[in-house]
Amino acid sequence: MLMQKHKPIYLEDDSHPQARVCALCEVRRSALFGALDHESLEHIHAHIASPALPMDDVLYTAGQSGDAVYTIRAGIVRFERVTESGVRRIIRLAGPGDLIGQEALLKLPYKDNAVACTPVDICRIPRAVIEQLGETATPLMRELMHRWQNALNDSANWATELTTGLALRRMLKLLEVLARYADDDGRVWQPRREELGDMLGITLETASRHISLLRKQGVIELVAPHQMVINGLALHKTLQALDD
Amino acid sequence: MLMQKHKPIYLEDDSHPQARVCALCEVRRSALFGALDHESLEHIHAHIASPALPMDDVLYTAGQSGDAVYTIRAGIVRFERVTESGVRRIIRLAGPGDLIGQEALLKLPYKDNAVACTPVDICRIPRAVIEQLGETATPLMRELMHRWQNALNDSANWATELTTGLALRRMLKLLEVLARYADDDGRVWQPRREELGDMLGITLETASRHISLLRKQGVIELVAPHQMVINGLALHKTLQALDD
DNA sequence: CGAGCCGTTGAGGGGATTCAAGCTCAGTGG
DNA sequence: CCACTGAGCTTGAATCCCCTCAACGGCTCG
Repeated sequence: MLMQKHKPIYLEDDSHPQARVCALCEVRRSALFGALDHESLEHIHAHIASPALPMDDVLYTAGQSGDAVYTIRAGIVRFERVTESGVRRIIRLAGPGDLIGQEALLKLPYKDNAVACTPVDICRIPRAVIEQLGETATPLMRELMHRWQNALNDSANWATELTTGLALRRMLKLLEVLARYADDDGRVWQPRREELGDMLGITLETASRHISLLRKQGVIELVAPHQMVINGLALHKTLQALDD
Repeated sequence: MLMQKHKPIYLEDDSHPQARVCALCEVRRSALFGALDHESLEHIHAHIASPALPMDDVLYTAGQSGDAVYTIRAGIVRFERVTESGVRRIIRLAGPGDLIGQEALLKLPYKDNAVACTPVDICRIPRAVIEQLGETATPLMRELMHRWQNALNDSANWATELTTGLALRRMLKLLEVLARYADDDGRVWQPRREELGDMLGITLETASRHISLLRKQGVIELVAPHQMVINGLALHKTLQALDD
C-alpha cells in the first residue's frame, strides 16, 4: 500500500528475525529505533518480544510497576482511568506507531490501564534495553522527560475528574486542584465565572449557580476580587456526600 | 516560611544574580537545572530572563513557533485550546515548578495558548541554552521526547474535542478519530456502546441512540461485529451542519 | 432451550442550557 | 459630584438534552 523509498540500514541484512518485524513499524512512521546503527539493533532485537494480543487483553494496569514500554505495530489500544467516584473513563486511544507506557522509562508505575480495543500486535521493550544502549540520558534529559510525563499525567487527571459527572462534582474537584496552589495565607485564585465554565465544560451561569451554592454552604469564601478561601473539610464532606 | 535544609551547590557562590532567582524554584521542587554543576549554571543564567507578568498576560499562543521553554516560579498558568467549532476550552493548569512549552525543545510550534491566571513569575529558557549545554540529546532520546510530546498532544486534543458540547457532536468527532485507524478496506473498529459512552462521557443509551441515528443517515454502516465503515463525506456534512 | 450479554427503544424526570433581567462596581467624562 | 457606561456576577423562567429506569429482541454459548 505505502511505497517505501529508503530501506532502513538494518533491513539490508535481516540476520535477526526481529529486525524484519520492526521494519513493519517503519512503514507507518519513523520507528523508535530508526536512528540506531545496525550493531545496536542486532543487540536489542534479541531482547524484544513482539506478541499478538486478542481484543480486550490488558497490556498493563494502573499502579503496576512498569519495567517495559510498548510500541504498537497494529491495532488500537485504549487508556482507561477510574474516577475517584468509581466511574470508568476512557481517556485516549493509541494506534500503530505510538509508544505507550513511557512511565516505565522513568521507573514509575503505570498511570492508566492499557487495554487492546482490537486484536493488537505490539513490541515489548524492557527498560533495561534502552538503558543498555549506552545512550543513557544525561541528568538534564532525565529531568526533562520527567516534566513531560508530569504534564501528560496532569492532562489525563484533568480529563478524568473534571470533564464528566454532575457539574457540582466537577466544581468541587476543581476546587481541590486550585487549593493545591494556595498561598501562605490559604488564599486561592478565584477564576471568573466564564473561566470556571470553560474549565469544566459548563456555562458560566451554571458555574455561577454552583459557586453561590457553595458559598452559602461555607465551602468557599470570596475574600477579594479573584481571591477566595477554601474550607477543605467542608469540601471533602460535600464530595463524599455526592459519591454514594 | 519554608525552611531550606540543603543549600544547592550553585547557591554558595551567587556571583550571578540569576542564580539566586533559580534558588526560589528549588524550594518547591527539584529545579530543572538542579542536576547541573556550578560552571554550567553560571553559563546559562546569563541567558535566562525571569520576567513577572500581570494577570491575563499571554505567554504564547497556539501555532506560534516556539523557541523557548518556561519554568513557572510563582502563579498559575492555564492552557487553552479552541474547538473547531470555536469554543474555548481550558485544558489544564500549571503552577510553580512546572515546565511549560516543551514543544519548543523539539522545534515545534506551541500547541496551546498559555495565559497567566494570576500575576506570574517565570523563567524564559531559550532552546539554544539547553542545546549549548553539550548535553544534547542522542537521536534515541530525541525520538523518545517526540513520542512523549505526541502523547501529550493527543491527550489535549481528546480533552478539547471529545468532552464538551452536544453528544452528537462528540460522537462525530470520535468517528473522525477512529477513521484514522481504518484498515485497507476502510473498516474501522466499532466500539461497544458502553465504551463509546466512557469515551465521550455519556451513557451507553445515549451513545446507542446517536449511533442508530447516524446509521439511518448513512454516516456509518455496521458491517460486522465490532467493525463499521464510515462515510467521511456525510460525516463532515453533518458536523458542518452542527457548527453554525 | 434457557441464561446472559449486548444493543435498541420508550417514557419520565432532572440537570444544564438558553434567554433575559437586574445587580454591583470601577472607570469615564460631563 | 454624579450620571453614564460596560464588564462581571446573580437569579429567574422556560426549554432542551441527557440520564434513569425499564422492557424487549437478537445473538452466542453452555
